[in-house]
Amino acid sequence: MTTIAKRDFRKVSDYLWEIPTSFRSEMRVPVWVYADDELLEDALGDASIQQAINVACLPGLIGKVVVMPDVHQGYGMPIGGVMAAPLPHGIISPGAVGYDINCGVRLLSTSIEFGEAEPYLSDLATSLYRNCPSGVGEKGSIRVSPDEFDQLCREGAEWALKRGYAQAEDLPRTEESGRIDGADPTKVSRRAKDRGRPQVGTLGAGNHFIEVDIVDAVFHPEAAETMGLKEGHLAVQIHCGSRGFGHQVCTDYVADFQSAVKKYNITLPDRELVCAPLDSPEGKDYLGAMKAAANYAFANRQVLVHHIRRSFDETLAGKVKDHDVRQVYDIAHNMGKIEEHDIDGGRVAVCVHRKGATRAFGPGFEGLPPEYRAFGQPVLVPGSMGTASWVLLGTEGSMAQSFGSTCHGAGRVMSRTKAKKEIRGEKLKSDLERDGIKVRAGSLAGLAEEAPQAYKDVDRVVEVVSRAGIARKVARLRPIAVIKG
DNA sequence: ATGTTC
Repeated sequence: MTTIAKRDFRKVSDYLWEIPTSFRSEMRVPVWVYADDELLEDALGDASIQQAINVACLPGLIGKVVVMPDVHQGYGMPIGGVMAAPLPHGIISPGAVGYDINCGVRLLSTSIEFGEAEPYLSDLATSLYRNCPSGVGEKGSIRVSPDEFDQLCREGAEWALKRGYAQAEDLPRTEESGRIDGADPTKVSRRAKDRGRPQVGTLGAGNHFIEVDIVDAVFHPEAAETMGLKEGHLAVQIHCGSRGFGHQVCTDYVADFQSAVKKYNITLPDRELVCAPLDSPEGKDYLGAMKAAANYAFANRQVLVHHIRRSFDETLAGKVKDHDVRQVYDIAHNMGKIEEHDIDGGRVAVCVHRKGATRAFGPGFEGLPPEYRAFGQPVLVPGSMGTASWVLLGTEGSMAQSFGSTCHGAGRVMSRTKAKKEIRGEKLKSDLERDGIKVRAGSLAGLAEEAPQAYKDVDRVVEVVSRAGIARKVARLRPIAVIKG
């Protein structure tokens, strides 16, 4: 295996670096890395660039492989990577979508000023922790029968609306309106369904969280106002995905695809990048199962919104002027999506794999609710625990450069194992509380894994995508309460 | 990320 160094890149700009196909004979498309000098050094500190080069060696891709500034190594493809496979014969790869299918972020706005809510924030944090079950393997309070579960897989957030866990206005402010067509629960294993059914409306563990924030700074007043984001007001973020359900779907298809690789004579640079042609029976089956898991994640985040609204009712009704919680937007950052893009001079239908990358469609995109259409798609970028988060917009630049994609978070610089060894959860918790952030966490070891020191600086990541033109700043959020497994 | 080495 070749070691990669800075000299192997062609510097395109201060924020974009290219590894041309001439770097390695097996490369079929170039790799584009969005980073400044420091973030490029970080990226070279683990296997993520090597993994992106492996991806660029896959058959059935088009254009380039894109790497975001928050990149870190993952299963086969780095987290913070984007690849596009042309229809009908290009490939689909479960590892290039990720184990947490449709992991994503939802942002809620309120008209509650920090000052008026301050006396009740401790109660609110405790109530959120109680109402939103968290932790590995944790089950939820919602009962779903097997038949109803198939319906949930087909309908996503629409299922949640029918069951009374949504307000109608929430749905259009969700990517794909919270329901992806073509989900096929018959392509999902019994085991995945058994794991997923009791977990609807749960938060999970790892880097998943619910966070109460203050809108700290506004950079695009008109867009922020339309989103209901006002400086000094509270907002709420949810970061979670498809729990054991999506994980099992990915596990099942990674195993299944081992034989597909042989059957279709695909040469792999890394076993973890198993894939199948999009138009093969295997590829179509995974697509149907992946969409079911995506709808599960939309439903899951929607039920969490319902639980969050209950907590606001319980702790703030009658105590603040208006305790309504409204949806700003919901994005997916682990997904394969069928889209059309301008690539190599033509309009091409592709399956865009975004793994730890966010769709960032620009102004005029018709899939956006009318009030957002002129601005572009809201992009939600959570920082690491205790640090800022960002609301951005997709741009014409992201459409032209990065298959309509941008970054998804801060990005790890320290492995979970190392963080657990080096950081004491108890001290971290008291540091956060001292800084005015309420912490409700099930596990101190889990807290340590998510310490800010284990992550890159999200402000720097956002600066790169903003200066490179693949996103535009709307607002910065600052945490005041964190709920974790 | 994950019934955290099914």
